[in-house]
Amino acid sequence: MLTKKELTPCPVATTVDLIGNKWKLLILRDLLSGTKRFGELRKGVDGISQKVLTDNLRSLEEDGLITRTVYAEVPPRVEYELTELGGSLQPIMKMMEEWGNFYKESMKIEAGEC
Amino acid sequence: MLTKKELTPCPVATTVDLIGNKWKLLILRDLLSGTKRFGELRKGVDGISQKVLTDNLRSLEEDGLITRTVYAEVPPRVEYELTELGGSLQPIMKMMEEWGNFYKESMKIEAGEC
DNA sequence: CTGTATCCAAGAGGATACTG
DNA sequence: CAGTATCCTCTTGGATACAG
Repeated sequence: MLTKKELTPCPVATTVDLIGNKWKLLILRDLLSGTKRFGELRKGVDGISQKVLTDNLRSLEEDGLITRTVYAEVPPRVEYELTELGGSLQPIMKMMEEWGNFYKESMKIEAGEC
Repeated sequence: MLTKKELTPCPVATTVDLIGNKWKLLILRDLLSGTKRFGELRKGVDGISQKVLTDNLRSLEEDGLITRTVYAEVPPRVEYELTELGGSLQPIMKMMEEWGNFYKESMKIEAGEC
């Protein structure tokens, strides 16, 4: 289980519990540009394995940050989308993107894109 | 080793590599209010063990986000302080604090303080 | 007080095979 | 295509003892 809704009083800790892990922010980042299929996310999130992607998607769904829609087709199609709550993380991710570039500049590393 | 400067091109991934872990953000949060001694951080960061705190402080220092100052006294005193780079994370942490409260409201949990 | 050094446990994450 | 099911590895983190 990846999700642990620790009832910590500290709001920063709450946020860290929800998205402070190696993969979730990268998944959410990809979903910012719109609905994505499982396979698209797998390609978009650098070196993530199938199992770990599945685990994290379930956890994000459980926490109310994304929705999962299964289409009864053959072959099956599953789409993931940010909820309103998940979308509200955009400003934070935008700042993290800016800060990441700022950090690289400070360290004399060339900036990049996703 | 906690630090792995993956030379990923994605700035969000860079940020996640540096602070997207269970403890670092909580340590940095405590340092926002000013210089702190080792023991103060240990009390301030909820359930962190001595070893893990030490490991994370070393990693943050290595990444240029905090400084470590040792005073040659008896008993020894060691103070940790944000660098300018570390301090530049404040807006992100502020937003994470706000978002954490927003999340709790959405989930009908009472807001809290650190 | 602020560590370092071990030893261990738990869990995240990777590889592979198989399924509706 | 989008998973599930195992098995295994490695890292993170906790406990304890000890040192400068």
